[in-house]
Amino acid sequence: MKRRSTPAKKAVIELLKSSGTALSQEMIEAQITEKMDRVTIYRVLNSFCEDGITHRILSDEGKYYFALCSGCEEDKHNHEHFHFRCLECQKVECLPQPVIVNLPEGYIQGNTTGWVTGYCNNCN
Amino acid sequence: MKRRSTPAKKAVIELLKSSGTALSQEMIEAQITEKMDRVTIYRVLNSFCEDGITHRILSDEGKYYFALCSGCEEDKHNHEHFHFRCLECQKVECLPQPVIVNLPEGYIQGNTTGWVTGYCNNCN
DNA sequence: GTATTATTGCAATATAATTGCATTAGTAAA
DNA sequence: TTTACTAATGCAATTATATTGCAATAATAC
Ligand SMILES: [Mn+2]
Ligand SMILES: [Mn+2]
Ligand SMILES: [Zn+2]
Ligand SMILES: [Zn+2]
Repeated sequence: MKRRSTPAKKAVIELLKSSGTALSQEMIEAQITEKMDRVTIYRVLNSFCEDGITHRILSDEGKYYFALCSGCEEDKHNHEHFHFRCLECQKVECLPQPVIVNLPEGYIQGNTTGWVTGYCNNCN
Repeated sequence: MKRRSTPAKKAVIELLKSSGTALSQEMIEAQITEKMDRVTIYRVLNSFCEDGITHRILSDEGKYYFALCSGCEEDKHNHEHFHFRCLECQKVECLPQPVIVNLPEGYIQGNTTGWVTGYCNNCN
């Protein structure tokens, strides 16, 4: 027995699915109806990341956002796309565009991350 | 009288110049000879950012790095380039390549940031 | 139903950075 | 040179996010 199905996990997954955006612990705590501790939210989210169900990105304001993986295969993940954060409604979302960069001669590339802030179509 | 010239400021600027890389408070504290408080380093660095002498970027490990501005004009700054962090020697540097991204229809673009980790030419 | 152990809640801790406040020390004016 | 003004500093305390320890709870296999 590895992972167990719990009300907390179901509620968090549902919220992520219905929002269609990336959410921080803070946002989840504010929006979720299921009663659960702050720490439980973090632990649930981190377990999802370990299981490859979500990915986690640190925003330029210093908070982690969690988004459902899409287009990731079991053992071949790809989260190297840009993330957008709306300065008005605070919405964070994964953008389809991959982050591509060219390193100087002799460098070996590991991971890449990219952020864009601005105003979404609703807040524009 | 606005800003004053102090030993702390001179020492930090010198270190940034001689290193040629972006440095965190922690790195500066470890390398600087001038005796100064941790908080002073943060305050000096933040004042440099306010004055447009340096720019500050939050890395994917959650620490701020400070780099001298180059190619910035008095009132026209541009720090939207990729930043590289070496997983071996911890060096962080500004890359010349600008971060370019296309937002969906109706979105307004604000700032962009980009990070790449990997191994530098020395650690490769 | 029972045993096993993953999950949870709550308090405590970790990590990075900022703030409050009294003291020190640049700088411009006298 | 001396004085007045206030920017800069040191140290302690605080803020902001996230993680860890541990006892209690509850999901799941048998
Ligand atoms: Mn994924
Ligand atoms: Mn600049
Ligand atoms: Zn918006
Ligand atoms: Zn290196």
